[in-house]
Amino acid sequence: MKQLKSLLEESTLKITPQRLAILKELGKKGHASIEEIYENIIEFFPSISLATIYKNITALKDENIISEICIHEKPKFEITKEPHAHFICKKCGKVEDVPLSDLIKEEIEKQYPDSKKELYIYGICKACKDNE
Amino acid sequence: MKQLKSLLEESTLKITPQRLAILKELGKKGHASIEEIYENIIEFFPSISLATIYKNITALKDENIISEICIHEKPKFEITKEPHAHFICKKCGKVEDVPLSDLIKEEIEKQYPDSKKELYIYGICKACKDNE
DNA sequence: TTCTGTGCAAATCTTTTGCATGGCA
DNA sequence: TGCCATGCAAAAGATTTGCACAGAA
Repeated sequence: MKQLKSLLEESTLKITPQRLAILKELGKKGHASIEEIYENIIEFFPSISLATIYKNITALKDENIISEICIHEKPKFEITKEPHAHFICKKCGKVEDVPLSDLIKEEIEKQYPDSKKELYIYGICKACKDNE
Repeated sequence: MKQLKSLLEESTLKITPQRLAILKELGKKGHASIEEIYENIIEFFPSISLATIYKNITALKDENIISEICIHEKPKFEITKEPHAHFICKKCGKVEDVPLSDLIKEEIEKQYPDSKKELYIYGICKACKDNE
């Protein structure tokens, strides 16, 4: 919680309860869509507006405090951290962070030097595979 | 053009000028969003409706004739082909197909066996880098 | 006190749906 | 001819904007 506050302190954005609530939600869930953020926050913060969530998501992205990740359904957001890959289950939509092997990192760095990369691996997660 | 027709023939979908136009557009552009498809088609097919594009994109996806690819802006679509990665320029939005090295394929197969994967590499393309 | 952030309501944009008509097989 | 596909208009959903007020620094 204290770290979340410092994310804002290091930016040009002011610290507000709404922003802390959004960051807290993302910290807890790992990845969440606008809708998920809103629905979870409104329970303990009933006066918050959807427009505020949208505005702040944009502001936090611009400051690189959060990142947008890309799944086939809704865009989701996460607190910006070390580059890593995402595994996204095509059935249940669950998102997991994937530690990339050094091999892959090198290989891709070789093909696309000097540029940031993001990797997404779409598949069926264990839980969904077992249910088939 | 003849191949596009056969894509439909092999499916349960009927052959219509609208569907052929959509496939032709995707074949020509490689990747295009709903909006791009609509704007390009309407020039030589003024009576086509946006709703028809939406309905057909859904139908073509369901038949696996086209695939949705995932970029941070709008979803784009392409004619389904061999598994490959996409390089997406974060500045200009250009999408390029990336032939994955066997090394990477093996590596990822090892980590996530028996599941389909899609890889996206976000970076800055050469043209944009030169303009910096 | 100043200026940014919030919340409401309205506007805008995107996507979906229902239905009558048209057109492929 | 029988159905599926189309196109229109309306509905539904998602996102953005303007503005007055509230609250952080």
